[in-house]
Amino acid sequence: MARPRSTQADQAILDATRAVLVESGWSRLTMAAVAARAGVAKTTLYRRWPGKSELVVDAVAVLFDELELPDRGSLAADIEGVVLSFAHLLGHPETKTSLMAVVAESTTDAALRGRIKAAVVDRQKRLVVEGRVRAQARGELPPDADPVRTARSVDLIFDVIAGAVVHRSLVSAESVDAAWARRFTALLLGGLAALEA
Amino acid sequence: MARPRSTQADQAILDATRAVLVESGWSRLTMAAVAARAGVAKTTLYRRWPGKSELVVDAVAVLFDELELPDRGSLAADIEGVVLSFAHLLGHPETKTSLMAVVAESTTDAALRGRIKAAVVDRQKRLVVEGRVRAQARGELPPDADPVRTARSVDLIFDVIAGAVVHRSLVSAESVDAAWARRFTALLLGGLAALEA
Amino acid sequence: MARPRSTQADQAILDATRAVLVESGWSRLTMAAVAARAGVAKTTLYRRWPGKSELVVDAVAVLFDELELPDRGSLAADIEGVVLSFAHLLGHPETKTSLMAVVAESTTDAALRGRIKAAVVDRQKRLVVEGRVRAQARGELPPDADPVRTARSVDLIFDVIAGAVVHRSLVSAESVDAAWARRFTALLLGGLAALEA
Amino acid sequence: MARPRSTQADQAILDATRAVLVESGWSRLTMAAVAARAGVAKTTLYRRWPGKSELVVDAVAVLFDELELPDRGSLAADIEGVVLSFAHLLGHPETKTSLMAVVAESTTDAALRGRIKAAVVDRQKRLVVEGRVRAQARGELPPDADPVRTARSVDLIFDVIAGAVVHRSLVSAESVDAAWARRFTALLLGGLAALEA
DNA sequence: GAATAACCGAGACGGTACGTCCTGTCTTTCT
DNA sequence: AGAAAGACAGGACGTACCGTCTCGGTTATTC
Repeated sequence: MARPRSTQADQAILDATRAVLVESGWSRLTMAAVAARAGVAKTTLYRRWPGKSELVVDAVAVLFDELELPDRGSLAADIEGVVLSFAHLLGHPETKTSLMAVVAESTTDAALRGRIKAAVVDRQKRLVVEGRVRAQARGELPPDADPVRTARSVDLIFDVIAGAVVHRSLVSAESVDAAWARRFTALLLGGLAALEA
Repeated sequence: MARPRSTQADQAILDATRAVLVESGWSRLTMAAVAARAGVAKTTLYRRWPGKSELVVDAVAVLFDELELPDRGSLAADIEGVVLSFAHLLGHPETKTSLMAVVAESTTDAALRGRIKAAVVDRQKRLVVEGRVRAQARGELPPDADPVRTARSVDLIFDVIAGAVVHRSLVSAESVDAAWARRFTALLLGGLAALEA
Repeated sequence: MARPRSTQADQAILDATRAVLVESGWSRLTMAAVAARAGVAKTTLYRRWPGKSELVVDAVAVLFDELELPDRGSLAADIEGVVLSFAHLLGHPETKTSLMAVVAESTTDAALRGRIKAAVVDRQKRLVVEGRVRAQARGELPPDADPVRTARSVDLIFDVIAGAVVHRSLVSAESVDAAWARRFTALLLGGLAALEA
Repeated sequence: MARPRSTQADQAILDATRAVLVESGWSRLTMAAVAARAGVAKTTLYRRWPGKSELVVDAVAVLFDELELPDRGSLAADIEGVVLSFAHLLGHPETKTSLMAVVAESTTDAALRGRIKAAVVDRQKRLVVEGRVRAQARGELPPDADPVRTARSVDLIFDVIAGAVVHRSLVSAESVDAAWARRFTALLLGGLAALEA
């Protein structure tokens, strides 16, 4: 019966959030600035998102969708490729700062934790699944046996890849270059073989 | 000639920082609260640390020193042990919140990045080195050949272990239990074997 | 052709306005609250009144109609009576708050000023006129000579009575009791005598 | 032991308040605007005054100090003079709007009521006292007998004068000119005579 | 054993962002 | 066409911290 929420506004806000993020970074990103940029009142922001963190999660989540897994001919090449893509994505200030900031906030906010899991983690596991299927088609990995076991593997591999890349580039503060990607891939492939045995 | 800074104050401040962290978490930790708790003026804090992040890095760094690597008889057992110890440490709210918060800050602050590397990362690599030495003594791993190669391995392994644990518990928001530790260790051991080959 | 405006709604809105005024006072009275209380949309309010002040003037004006001037036997008793009645009316929070609030608004809004004059001031001058006629009948005051002179007197007396009561109770913040009413009446009667001379 | 509050800031704030009041009027006066104008942080305002109303009372109170009672030779002339001076003061938008606005607020705020009484009402009663003393010196009024009686008279006369002027100019919305002042004075003088009898 | 400088506690200061609230307009749907 | 519902732009509110500063008072060195 009442006026429905403007979907235009939703999009404008998310776009504005990313724009402000690039220009000012997480810490200088203000709800007021986002609102102004989107040509929207602050009220409208708060009607849709509880706060800065939730807004940024949703705004940033789509950036991870640009990650793709083109067929590079072998599982090793595919892994190296995704590692470098991910590292490149984490090189952008708005991505790395936002990601870490919201993860930090999520340590004291279960709802935010859930939102991150849904918008980022679960969505990007597709990459692991895709690589796995392709490797099975090539015969590099045995076909799935137990679906539970498979899900566990996917989770484990996802955490190992994403965790190692994030940790090296953001915590250890070292660059993720081709050489590191090769060594990491060697380790992971060895591990996968052991896991399947 | 002049009066030296009180070392008592330093300790009181670090203790107060940890206390406030436990009670209020990172986001509700204020310099004023730390000062009040320590019975110290805000000026005194700022005379010693540039800001909240640096103070917290120093206050939290020592918590990681409680991580130890008792000899559990095999490399596999040692890895599982340290994974679970680390996960347990990350279970404490003040540890996980502070760690992620300072890492988040460090993405836009090189000095802070260096401080984290020195106070946390480099200090805890001792665990990897120790485990490696012990495994070599047991004959589970070949002795060091090239020191450069060894350093690279230590870094890689450290990032893989720490990264996977942090990612699973804080980003993926899943518990790091004995079963996961076992699967992860299997993967890592397989990888190590491949790496040495 | 078109649907006529509901007169029921008008009454419900004015009633709701008074109810909210009593409960919340002028400053916490919101158009939304009045609308909700009246079971009416905000649009409907704005279709009938330009804003909060005008609505409140209309809602409150009728309260002053309860002032009456029963014949107490002498001019002095009549004046004391109306002073105390008026003071009693100003004792109600919704009356005093609303009256002063709309007067305050009217200092920067000529239309509102006119509305107050019409709805409250001119309407209540009847009390002065009535008391005057009665006193003339009793022989306490000489009959009207010049109608212009009479009108001026009525205006003057109205401002003196209303002004003194409002000022004492709302600005000086002292109670208007029987003793004060007696002293004020003595002063006014003396003044009236001088005026007629 | 700590840094004392800046008296410069106090003065700058009160000056800024009056300036903003003249330019924008009560309703468009914001704390932020006052702060900016005074070159002061909003915090500093709130450290000294609980809110807009209290600040404005203090800022406006001094304006009433410009009212004076030069000896015009007779009690009648003195009263006419002060009536016209007061009316002139109430002609300034910032004075009338502010006065009425804070009085309106004070109807639901006892602390504010007290502040107005102290800063405006009690301070300006000096005018009545002064006029009375002078009239007694001239022999127009009998000397004080009972101090309680005198205080009551002063209060009553103050409310009658101030009330009538305020009511005529702000509620009845008619101009207070020389002719009205003359008629009002005649009434008041007659009343005073009756009061003393 | 004074002199003297840097220390200390307290807390006021200029700023900035927050999230809430209310206003008056507008859109949508129902009657 | 009028009304209920409520989303919208705009803008002020009062609060909370930040990091700097100004105080008066207190040590330890140095002369």
